[in-house]
Amino acid sequence: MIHVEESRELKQTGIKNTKNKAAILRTLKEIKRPIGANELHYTCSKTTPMNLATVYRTLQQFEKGGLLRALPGKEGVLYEYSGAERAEHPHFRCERCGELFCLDPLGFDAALFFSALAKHHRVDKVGLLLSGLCERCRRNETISQ
Amino acid sequence: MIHVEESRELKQTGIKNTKNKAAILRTLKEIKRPIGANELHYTCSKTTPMNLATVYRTLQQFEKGGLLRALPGKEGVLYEYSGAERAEHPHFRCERCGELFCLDPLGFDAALFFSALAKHHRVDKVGLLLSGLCERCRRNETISQ
DNA sequence: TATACAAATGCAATTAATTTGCACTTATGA
DNA sequence: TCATAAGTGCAAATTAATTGCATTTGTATA
Repeated sequence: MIHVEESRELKQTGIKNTKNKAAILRTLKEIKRPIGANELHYTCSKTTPMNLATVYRTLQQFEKGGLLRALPGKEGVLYEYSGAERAEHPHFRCERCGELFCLDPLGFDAALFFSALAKHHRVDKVGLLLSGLCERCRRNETISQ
Repeated sequence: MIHVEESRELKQTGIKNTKNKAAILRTLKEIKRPIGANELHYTCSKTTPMNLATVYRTLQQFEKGGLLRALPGKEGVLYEYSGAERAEHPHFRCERCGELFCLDPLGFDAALFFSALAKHHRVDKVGLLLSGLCERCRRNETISQ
């Protein structure tokens, strides 16, 4: 499998273009949700066998280069693609089924709100994780009662 | 050292009242910021020597009992007291000095805002971590330029 | 196209955080 | 006071993540 688009993106970021890195980047982009290092390794390796250490090293490099964001959570760190196309956005975790949803990016009003909240600190980044019952689990719960 | 107040709180929560647990609870309450398991163990053990495994087991129990909240972050999990007196609140992390600040609890307007953000999911909890440059580091940066 | 060199990789070993098994101790309620 | 369930210390086990090192690969340049 050839990853033309990913190769270009790597070069632009100043990261050496290798089969492994292109595969990791491609997987991160295809899977449209945050994913853990293990699952990422498992998924990539189906088409491009590689070592787990390589995955970790690449994730670090990608994060430094701004290609991905790391989201620490109770079940470990999840990674999501953050290239030009995908703006930073909040997430929603369902306490019932465990699924993690990406929400719409925050707007300017939110930025103002958070800046006020932080008083005299300067806010550069917003990490927002809502949790509760997702739409599907909510429906199931209503039915089963 | 006797922890009368903490003993009462433990009993109310249905947790067996022991010297170790009272000391852990007291430390969590005295330190007015989220703290890691290691630092907690170190601090508690000054007055009440105990095993690190005990600290971890107690933290789990406290969290289940609602006495504390666990905050996963890039540098590991931090724990903060969450008894009746202390409402859930957002935090601010300074990227420069690493300090973690507790911010004021969110109001009703924020609740509405987040509910709308989550579309049809039902929001029960809000995890909000702002980051940037804290007030002090901001001043230092201005001076040194 | 050949080549030199820095970066990437696999593999094994290491580190650090957290959990667990087990024997012994302690708190609590009858 | 006694019985018993829960708590504790200690050591070992687990797990996620990192690192050292020998080898391979990508890329810029001759």
